Amino acid sequence: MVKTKIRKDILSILESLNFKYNDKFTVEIPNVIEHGDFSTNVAMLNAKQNREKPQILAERIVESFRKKKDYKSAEVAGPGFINFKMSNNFYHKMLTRIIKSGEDFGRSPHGQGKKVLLEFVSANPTGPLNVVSARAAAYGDTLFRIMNFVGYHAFREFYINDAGNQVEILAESIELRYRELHGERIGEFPLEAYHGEYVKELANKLNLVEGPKLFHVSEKDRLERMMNFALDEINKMQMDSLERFGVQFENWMSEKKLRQEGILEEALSYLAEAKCTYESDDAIWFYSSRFGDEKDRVLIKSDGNPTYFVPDIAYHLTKFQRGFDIIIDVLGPDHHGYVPRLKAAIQALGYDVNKLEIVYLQHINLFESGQQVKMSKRAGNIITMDELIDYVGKDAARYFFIDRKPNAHLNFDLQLAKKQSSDNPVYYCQYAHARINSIIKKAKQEKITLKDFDIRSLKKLDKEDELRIIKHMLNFPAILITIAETREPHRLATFVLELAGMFHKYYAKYQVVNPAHRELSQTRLYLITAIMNIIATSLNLMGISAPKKM
RNA sequence: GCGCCAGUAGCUCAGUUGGAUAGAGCAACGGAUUUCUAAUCCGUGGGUCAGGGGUUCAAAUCCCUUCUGGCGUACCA
Repeated sequence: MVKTKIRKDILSILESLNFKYNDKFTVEIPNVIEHGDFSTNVAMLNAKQNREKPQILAERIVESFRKKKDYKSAEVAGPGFINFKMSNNFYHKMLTRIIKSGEDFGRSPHGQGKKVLLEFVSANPTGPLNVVSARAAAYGDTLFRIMNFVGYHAFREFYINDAGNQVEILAESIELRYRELHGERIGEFPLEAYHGEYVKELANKLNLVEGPKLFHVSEKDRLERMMNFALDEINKMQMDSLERFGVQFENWMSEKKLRQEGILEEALSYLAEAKCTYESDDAIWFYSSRFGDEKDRVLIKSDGNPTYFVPDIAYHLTKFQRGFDIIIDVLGPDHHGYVPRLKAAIQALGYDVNKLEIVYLQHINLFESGQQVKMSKRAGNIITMDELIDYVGKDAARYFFIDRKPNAHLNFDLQLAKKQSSDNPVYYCQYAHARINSIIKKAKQEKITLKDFDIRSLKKLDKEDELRIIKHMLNFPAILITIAETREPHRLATFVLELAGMFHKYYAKYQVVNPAHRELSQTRLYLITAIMNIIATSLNLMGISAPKKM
């Protein structure tokens, strides 16, 4: 926000001085306070083409800046940096903008309404959601919220793999449990079948509806009935878990439906038309190696069935047909081997592969008291998303999943997430919000409000601590844009934690409400109201509640 | 073997896409409550940014290479 202003000012000065320049220079916030509020390397990058030393060039630019009103100072430093300090008045002016925007501060049209498809979670419909899905849910949903906040038009989609091998195994697993219920001895439960308790519960539930009726229909009908029942129930179960986590989807895309609507055939025929398929060893292959994949891939197996790859191509075909500008797939790390062939298929279909972006979320390790919680599907001790929410709460879970950048492994400390103290960053942020509310309440009791506030009083906000907080808040809009562009919502967690920290320190050092100094009280109230709004907005964007009382 | 991701303080992680002297929190130690919420604050110590080379005014950041860890490399999904 401020950076763009400074940038504009620099450009207009370069024009008026008749300098040759390119606009590749940057405006930065130096990490040493002595270097001012902002700095630019413009003189260093453009010295050569003006045949001047960077310092000289910088000096000329600085002269023009000294006449400008929003700047307290402009100085040449080191090898040719220009360091700026903005005037207090300027910061006060910006603060009034934050207050005026309220919880809309940071909202922007930056994304220009570009249509974005965010596909995430897309867990197999064969059991309850686990913690990996929880990470994907928190990540995808937060990115969704932020992208929409900065002007994109984003959609959330969940792809249900409700066809193929695994759902057949699911049906068979149900059947075994169903038989068991009716007193049959099923012997050892097959290794590849689904072992979880939920399978028994589903069989039980089905039995309540159908009783022994299913023994009297054909095996095909029975399995189909069981499959549909299980898919329905599990889908509902997953939806409920996501709902509890504050995550909804605009669309649930079913693989079965894609198959019924003939999209698989459509995709295959396009590939054939493009002469990108061939037959060999009784199978039909895709020339993916022509598009950068390391080898060709089978589309139709020699037994006549499509590989899992085909519905995936078909699904992505629909993504492109629906006209999205940006298509984001959020995947687990075990999928990166298959992305080259998917991208190959998109190219073969004649679409712009650059519109497809893959975000890989790395694995999660759960820790309890310093010990890693071992999970294995075989042993059936997978921690589900519901258990996690029950254990640490929605807010903490979401925060911890968002807190780390997507392509890094995540160590989740269960004990810390549960802890209600300053060690726990979630509470630290929420507490700052609650504290401010409490101060506002106190102020009201003392008849101090912002109703009759005169912004000329803002000149009383002259403490370095106060100006630093305003500076930090002014970064907020740019950070949201960076998040949307880099697809890295963890930056918001870092930002809000810092802001909360600044507030807690401020609180300890200065008294906000003091009836003896009405004007000063109002002024500080004004400042912390801005802080509160931004914390609230940040927490909302992360799907975390912003309590008024704790 | 090949490919992808990661390696920053004892631990968990940031680092504004190449900027000036690399930052937080936790853990350790010492302090603060007649005060708007102590779920808070103040202070102290802690680094060969995995190693080496290169690119340039400038590298934790970009390129090459070695090492370590995770994952992938099916006519499975």
